[in-house]
Amino acid sequence: MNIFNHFKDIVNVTIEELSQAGELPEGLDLGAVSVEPPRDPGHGDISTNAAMVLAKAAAMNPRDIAEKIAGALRDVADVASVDVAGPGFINLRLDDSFWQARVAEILLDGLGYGDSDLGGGEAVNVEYVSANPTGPMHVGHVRGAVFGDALASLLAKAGYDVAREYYINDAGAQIDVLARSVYLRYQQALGIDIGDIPEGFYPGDYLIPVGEALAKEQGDAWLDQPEEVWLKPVRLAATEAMMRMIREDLHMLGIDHEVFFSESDLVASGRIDQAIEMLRAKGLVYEGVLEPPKGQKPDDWEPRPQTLFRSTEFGDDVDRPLRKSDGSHTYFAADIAYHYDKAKRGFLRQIDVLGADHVGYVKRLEAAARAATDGKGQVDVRLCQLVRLYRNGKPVKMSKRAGTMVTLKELVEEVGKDVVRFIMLTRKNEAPLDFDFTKVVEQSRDNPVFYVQYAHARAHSALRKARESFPDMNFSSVGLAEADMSLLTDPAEVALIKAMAGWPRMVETAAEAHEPHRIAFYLYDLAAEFHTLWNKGNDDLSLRFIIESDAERTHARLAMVLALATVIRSGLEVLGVDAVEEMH
RNA sequence: CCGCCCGUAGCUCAGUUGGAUAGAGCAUCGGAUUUCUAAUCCGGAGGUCACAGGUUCAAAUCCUGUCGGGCGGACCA
Repeated sequence: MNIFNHFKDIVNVTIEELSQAGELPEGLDLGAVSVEPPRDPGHGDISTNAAMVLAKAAAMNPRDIAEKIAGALRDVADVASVDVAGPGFINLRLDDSFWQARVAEILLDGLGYGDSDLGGGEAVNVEYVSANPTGPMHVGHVRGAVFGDALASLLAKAGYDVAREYYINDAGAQIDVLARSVYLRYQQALGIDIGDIPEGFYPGDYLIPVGEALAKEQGDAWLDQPEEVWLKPVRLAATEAMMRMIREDLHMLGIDHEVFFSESDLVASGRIDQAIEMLRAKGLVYEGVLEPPKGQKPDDWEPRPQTLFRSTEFGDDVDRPLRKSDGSHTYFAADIAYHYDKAKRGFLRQIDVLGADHVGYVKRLEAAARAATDGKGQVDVRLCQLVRLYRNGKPVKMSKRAGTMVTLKELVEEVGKDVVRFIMLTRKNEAPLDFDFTKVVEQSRDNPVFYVQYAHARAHSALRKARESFPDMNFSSVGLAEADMSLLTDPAEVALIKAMAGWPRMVETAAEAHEPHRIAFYLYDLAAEFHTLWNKGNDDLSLRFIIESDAERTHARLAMVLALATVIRSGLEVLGVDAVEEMH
């Protein structure tokens, strides 16, 4: 249960009742009323701005309105006290019993705690990674991959019907380059000395086995044959091999897309032409010549007649070419067809995760999505900034040309999937992120992955110890849910429960904002709350979770501890990080 | 020249879609260890939210402009 939504309903009903009773004007617009946690917990548990946003329409002093609403709220179940503060905030404090009841709720919901019906089962398509199938995944791809995957999980938890999709750019000129590079390796596999890999080819060793496989399969059939003979089949084989490799790489990170959508399929099936015709029918396509870009003019610029899409009608800066001067379609035309296809498959909500170097592409994508769906659909393009790698605080030098890129595989093998995933989500996506190989495996408070994992492990450590001390006690979630939670009265205990009870709201706000990093920060804060409580037991033995002389209290506290572990695990699950029960 | 993103404590960053006295971590200073629970915790100090206007009950948040940094800017993908 999102307790803030719950109390928002109560506040709204209260206001309507006051209207009916003539205490407030009728027909007030409650749209701007928010019910949220106050910034300062000292103000209470729940705060609403209702009086302030209604003051103008009601033609009343906000404090007067607040007093009326507050008076009515005092009679509501679970409300311990109501205060009016500042310019007209209404602050609610809830009974401890309300918070204590959350513990059982969490235990009975299990990992489903925090599930929301915010999305109402609406279909959302999240497209992410979509790296060109020309080589292994490297660090540059990882952030977007993790971000997209976590966002997809987050939206699923928030009640959307999520599809995870990968767009394979297998139709462009770079695939021809890939095929020729593989052909070299094919020749090499048949014993021909190819010398150094020439400029303009992909030099990576990862193509050697692809060439070898082709040699085994085809023998010398393609040797000394013109490109027309082998290019097409080699392209296909090479792309398939690259995609197998990429899927394996992604799998190491816990990422498994449901749909792999091929650009060349789009081309072959004529759907690009169909998409262009669709736009033409709406009067959004014309033949024309673009102005040169303002400011610095490219050296090779010349006026050219092109088939153009009126993306400026949808807020883009200039109209965009759909066909090159030779008549073939542009990458953008394929992308329109792709997003059109997604819409036809029922996805009016689409999310594209791209690298920050694609900023210039965002407006035209949004334009395309709206044009293709008559404004009903929307695409949210999320850009991920660079990741800067460090080791011992020193930058790791990488160069694509020199072949010194750190691959996804190396990254995961060195620090582990969980570390990579968590750290990638410790910054909002559009901010650059530093990733220090040394720091991220450190076992200290500076390292958020460890800090959160440790809280979870500590919780399980307490449970293990408790089982030894009380062998007859039922420590299952159902058994613990029956504990007498009214024994959880210490302020630090109640504070921890409040933090846990904030999880459902966190899911909803993070999902609405499309910002999975908020989950990582929430988990860090929640872990801190738990460590604080844990440590209080050092100073004050009566606050320890396990009290040998008091089975009832122990049972209740362990219920809280398991609830904490459950919320952390639930959060880590959204991030795709495993919760460990023991540190080593 | 144009577009987008960023600018918050010495450093790295949050900031609940416009709320109250702007928060963490690191670093620094001072404390807690006879460890069933210190890989942790408590406290102090640290701020012109880049700058200037505007919008309103209320602005780090929204609008305009300026400065600084990053990214991008036709038949590449």
